[in-house]
Amino acid sequence: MAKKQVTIVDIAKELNISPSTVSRALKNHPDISKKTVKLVQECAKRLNYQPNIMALNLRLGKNNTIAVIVPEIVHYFFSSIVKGVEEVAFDEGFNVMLFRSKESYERELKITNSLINARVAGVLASLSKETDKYEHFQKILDNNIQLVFYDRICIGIITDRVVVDDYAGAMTAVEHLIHTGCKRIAFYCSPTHLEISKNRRNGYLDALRKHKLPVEKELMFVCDTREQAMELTPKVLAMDNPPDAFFAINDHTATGILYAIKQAGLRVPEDISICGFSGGDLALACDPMLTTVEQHGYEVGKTAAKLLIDKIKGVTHGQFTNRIVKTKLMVRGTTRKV
Amino acid sequence: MAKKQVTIVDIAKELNISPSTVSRALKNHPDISKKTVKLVQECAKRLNYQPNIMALNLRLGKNNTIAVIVPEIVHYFFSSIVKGVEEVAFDEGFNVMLFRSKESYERELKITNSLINARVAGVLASLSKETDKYEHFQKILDNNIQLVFYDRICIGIITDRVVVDDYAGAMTAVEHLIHTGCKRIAFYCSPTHLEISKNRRNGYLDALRKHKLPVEKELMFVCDTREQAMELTPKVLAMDNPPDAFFAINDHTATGILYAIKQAGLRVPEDISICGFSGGDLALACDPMLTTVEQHGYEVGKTAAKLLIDKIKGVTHGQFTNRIVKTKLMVRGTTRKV
DNA sequence: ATTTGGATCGCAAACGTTTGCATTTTAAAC
DNA sequence: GTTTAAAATGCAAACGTTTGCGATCCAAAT
Repeated sequence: MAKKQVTIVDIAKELNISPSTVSRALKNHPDISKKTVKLVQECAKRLNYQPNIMALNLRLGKNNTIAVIVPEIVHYFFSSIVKGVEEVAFDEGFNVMLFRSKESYERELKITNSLINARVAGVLASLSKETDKYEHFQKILDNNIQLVFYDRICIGIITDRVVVDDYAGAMTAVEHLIHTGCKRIAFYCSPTHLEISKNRRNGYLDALRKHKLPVEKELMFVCDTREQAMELTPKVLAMDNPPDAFFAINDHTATGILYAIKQAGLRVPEDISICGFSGGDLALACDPMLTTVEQHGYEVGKTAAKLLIDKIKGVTHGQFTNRIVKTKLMVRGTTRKV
Repeated sequence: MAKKQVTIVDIAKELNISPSTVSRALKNHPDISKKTVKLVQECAKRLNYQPNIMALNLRLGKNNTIAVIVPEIVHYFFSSIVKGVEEVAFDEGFNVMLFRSKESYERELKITNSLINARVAGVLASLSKETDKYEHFQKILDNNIQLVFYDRICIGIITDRVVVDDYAGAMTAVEHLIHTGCKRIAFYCSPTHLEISKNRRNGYLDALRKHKLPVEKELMFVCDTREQAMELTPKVLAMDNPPDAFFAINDHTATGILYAIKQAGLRVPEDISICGFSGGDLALACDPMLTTVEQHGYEVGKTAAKLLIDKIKGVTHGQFTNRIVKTKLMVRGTTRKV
């Protein structure tokens, strides 16, 4: 039933030559005469020879697969990143394995362990929200596996990183709100132990300071899902001195805000402006369409993969590179014209 | 620099026993005395031994990775599927490799070739839109690699399949429109050579027939993106006898329709109803929220992966199984109350 | 006729496992 | 003290490659 894979020695027998000659002929080694090369390659084609990658990997001690660990798969930003990774990996002849940490430290631990004994060539990682210990990533490095962090980077480990320009993105967004006349800008944000949260928060704060607006603690909230936003926003609107704009840490949250504002009978953007962060189709489905900071996950994925593959190939960029991919403010209907 | 991986023979030397004993001790073979087992396992832990999967795979002629080919990565339905696949694969100890066909036959060909020489244990595939030849998939089967199709299945190849209940989903959706008073229901659809397109179309047609509504060719359009819908819909609304409802083959298209209808100054759902297909966050961001047929991609992915892994493990389900995962109509704001 | 010296090719080891079989050790039975 | 069976271990081949080195061959140069 199970037809055996045809191997190099099958070809050798067929042609009455040695396996070494076949091996060399297959890769056009100069030692082999054009005649045998031709013979071997024809025979290989005829028998439908496919090199056994496992044997090859074992022999060479190499591996052509890279792993990407992603907190969530069904997520515009992260799936864009994976797309970018797959794209360059494919072109470079690498296979990509996908793992989902589910925002869980435990799971992340299991994944990294399985990666090191799968002997992958490299791994691209973004921390889970839970993660606050980093030995498992150090262990990856210790096992001579290349590692680069993207987005949710790990400052404890020295290795390459690629991040999105959260600070500048947030700053630009808030400045846009200010330029279009907003004075009291609320900020909905994730827990601040995450780097990205911290950076966006700083962008928000610095934009306010730069334009001499007061920063008010009561306008900053921990709120990063649509559901939370739908619950929180009515209360915020009922404040004595409610905000005239909302800046949300992601688009899902922004859609929740938008919904709540409409429910309250207020107009967007005439009464209140909204700006999101993240990008994706969601923003276009809103009415009015959502002004948001586009993150270019695809670019993040591509540059991270390039960095990793370069390291695997031994191309050195200096010991420790840190790439930042720019964000872009997409001005649409939830903010006023200037 | 590069500290060598510790192997089974390292342990053997350390303990002055043979590699075979170490190998057996590590897996608690009954032939080995509890004393040596304990010794070996302690030593393994101490030296941080990690089995070399490549060597193991080569020896056993097996492989614990499965591949999933997906037409697009940044896509709610497909990423949900991938999530499901990763979930069960992880639990079963399999790694998943991800490939994106980009809806291109050429790319699909390259992918399948690289898969067969990577000797993966199995592959999950959904056809690209371009694909109309199937030898490359037959080739996978010929190389003793397990194969199961999901969603965009291939009827030319006999193997397991898991699909979404397109026919029933479409039928239910259209019946819902009819029950809420719609008489002239337009259908926006992908090119009909795709199975899913064909099935949804049949569901649409049969619902009309069942309720004695005329089927009118001029109400059926090839249109499956937001952009196309934004361009086409105004023309459709300008017809002599315009439709009072739209059924779209996916939610992106539905959002385009919604946009165009609002632009035309008509009300949804009072004047015109809309129903989409696909699910995801998009539907909730719309105003009003989009009534749509939820596809449960996560379930599709899970059952497909289970099927595949069972086949890999040699569990036989009968020769050729065909799973259908049910859809669910999510009634929201773009259709009227009954 | 002998020596060179490329040009071709084959031998065998190596990568890290697993496993059938042979071998040694142990301990019990005589 | 010998035999015997069972328990514990080791030998070596195998999985499919690659590659350093040595072997062979043939033509040209001496």
